[in-house]
Amino acid sequence: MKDVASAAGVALKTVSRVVNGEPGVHPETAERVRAAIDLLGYSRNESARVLRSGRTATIGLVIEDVADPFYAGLSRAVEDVVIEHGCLLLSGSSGEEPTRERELVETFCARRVDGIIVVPAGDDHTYLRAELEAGTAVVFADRPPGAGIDVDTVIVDNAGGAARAVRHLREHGHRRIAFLGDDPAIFTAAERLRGYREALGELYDPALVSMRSPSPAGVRDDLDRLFALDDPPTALFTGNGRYTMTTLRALRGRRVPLVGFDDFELADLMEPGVTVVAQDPARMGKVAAELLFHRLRGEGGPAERVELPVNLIVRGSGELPTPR
Amino acid sequence: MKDVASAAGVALKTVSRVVNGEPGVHPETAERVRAAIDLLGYSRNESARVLRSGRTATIGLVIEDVADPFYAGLSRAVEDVVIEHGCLLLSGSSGEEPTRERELVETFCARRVDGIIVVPAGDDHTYLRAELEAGTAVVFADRPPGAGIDVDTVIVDNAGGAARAVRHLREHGHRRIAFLGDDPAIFTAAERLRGYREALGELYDPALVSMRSPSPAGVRDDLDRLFALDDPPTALFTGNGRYTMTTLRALRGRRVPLVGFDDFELADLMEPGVTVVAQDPARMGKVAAELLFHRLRGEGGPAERVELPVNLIVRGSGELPTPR
DNA sequence: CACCCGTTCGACCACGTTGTCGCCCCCTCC
DNA sequence: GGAGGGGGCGACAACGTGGTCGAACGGGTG
Repeated sequence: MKDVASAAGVALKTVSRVVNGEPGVHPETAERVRAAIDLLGYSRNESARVLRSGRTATIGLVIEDVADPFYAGLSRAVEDVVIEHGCLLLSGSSGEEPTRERELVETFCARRVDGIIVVPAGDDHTYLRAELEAGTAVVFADRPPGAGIDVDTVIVDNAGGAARAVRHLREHGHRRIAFLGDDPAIFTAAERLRGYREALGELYDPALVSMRSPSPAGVRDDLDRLFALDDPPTALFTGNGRYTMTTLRALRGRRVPLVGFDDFELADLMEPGVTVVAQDPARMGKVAAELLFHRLRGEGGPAERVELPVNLIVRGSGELPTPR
Repeated sequence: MKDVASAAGVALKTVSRVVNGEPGVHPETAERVRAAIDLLGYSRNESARVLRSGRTATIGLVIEDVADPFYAGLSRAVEDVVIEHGCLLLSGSSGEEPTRERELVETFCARRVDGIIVVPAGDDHTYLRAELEAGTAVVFADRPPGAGIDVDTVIVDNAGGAARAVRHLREHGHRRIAFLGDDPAIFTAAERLRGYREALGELYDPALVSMRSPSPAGVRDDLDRLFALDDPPTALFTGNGRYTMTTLRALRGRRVPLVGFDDFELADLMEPGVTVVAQDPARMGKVAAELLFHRLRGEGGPAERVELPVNLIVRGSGELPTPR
């Protein structure tokens, strides 16, 4: 900028005014400055601007894994809203590790991002307190913050969705419905278990529940155990998209009635089509980002908790006749 | 930092030394400074650090769409390498629009990122020249830069992969093989067309080629046209993952021999399993990021062009008996 | 002619950090 | 005891912006 100023024969501040479109510059002078800018290929140093103004025009996003289609969809929606507001997005994957989540959030804060959207991996977020007091806007997505932290949160109706899936299977005559899901330490898994249990009522049997991270071998073992029971399940409810796919792979060939939580690409092309309780990751990302910018505008009072609906999509796998 | 200094009763510079782990500070003093840091919840302002040092420890990534599994995988791999080097990742989706690509790159440059990885949407990258001269490291991934720009590039063997797919189908007796692919304005699409054509030799028939963006309706129309020919194709080669899925959907039910470019989740669970020429997006991301950091360390001479191999995965769809 | 007002522009400082340089003190060695 | 050296620390400048304030100038008004 200094070079531009001397090239145009004006003061530093005048260049600054032209660059920022501030009034009070003679059109002719402004033109000369713009010519110098083009000539020198000058582009404003945003770091200095940030240092001076305090606003970074940057949003941080912490998710579990960009490579997971669910988070990729969420990510894209967040990105669109962020760009629309003239900001950029710093993103990082926690890999479901609380330590990594915290490191990412703290690194983002050190860079003075204006706001952060977090899909939390851990359940202790007291480390955020200082940042919140410092004025950083924070929105939690997919899972709520741990105790003692009160910020805007966007989740889906996990329990309701699971209950919907179970009711659908019950309506098709099933009374023995197994649940294969993630570790209940994860909020969404626990909520889905709750919905499953409530919808089953007196039919609930802990022997039909299997919760752990979805490794192919683990799921295979679980299915073997379930089908070896004296009173085996006649239908399966899988707790998330990854679980559904792993289960389908482990079932290879066997046509077992199944409803999955989360929609996924090609669910319609499977044979039979996979009936799912779908959530909309893009919608979640959009809502979370908009909530964040709402806060950044300084609007709104107490922390909001938005619960998005889920949607049962019937495709065939949940309506198969009971085996045997 | 000023507050920390006065709280600890030392000079600003001493705090800076402690924060950066520089030598020449008495352990006792350092301890007092660390105590003050904890007490005040101080965290270094990275913007000021950047302004002073010039290094942002930030890498920019421009892809086509994070929500596309291919780019999501690439993204994650880039992210891992970037974090490993103590940097953060700014990412943006171009949506296959050259203007957007350029805007993103220029915004990244204004923020003085240390390096950029670009999956280009356009074919004119002369706008990069100034940045390259200014010392910003740039690596192109998936597609090479346009004329006149010479930077490190990571691509896959598109033509070879397409040829491999065609040869596989020819080995199964096909002589009429249709190609459904993206607009040949896209480098990868053009290369795959080239490989397809070369592997077909005298069997090549332009009537069997259909290239445009993969809308469900468009693909359906194309298939109708192809199968209505006097001498219709007996097998299909689809030019990318999205195209393969759209085609499978349009074919619903019909068992047509098919090989697709790009692997995708659940390809193995389709009926029949989908034979594909697979590339490894994570590998591409990793290689591109490592190439970038290699440059940032100031190593290496002329621009490198890395071509990654592809891999035929036989699953059944490419080996179906010829219809009729 | 004196005065005022608005437009246009520049000098200067602050933002929070790091690099440079120099000071002070203590220890060692002759 | 004085010289020399090194460890520990601080003062100051500088990075590239944006905000504040005031100067210079031209033109209109009483």
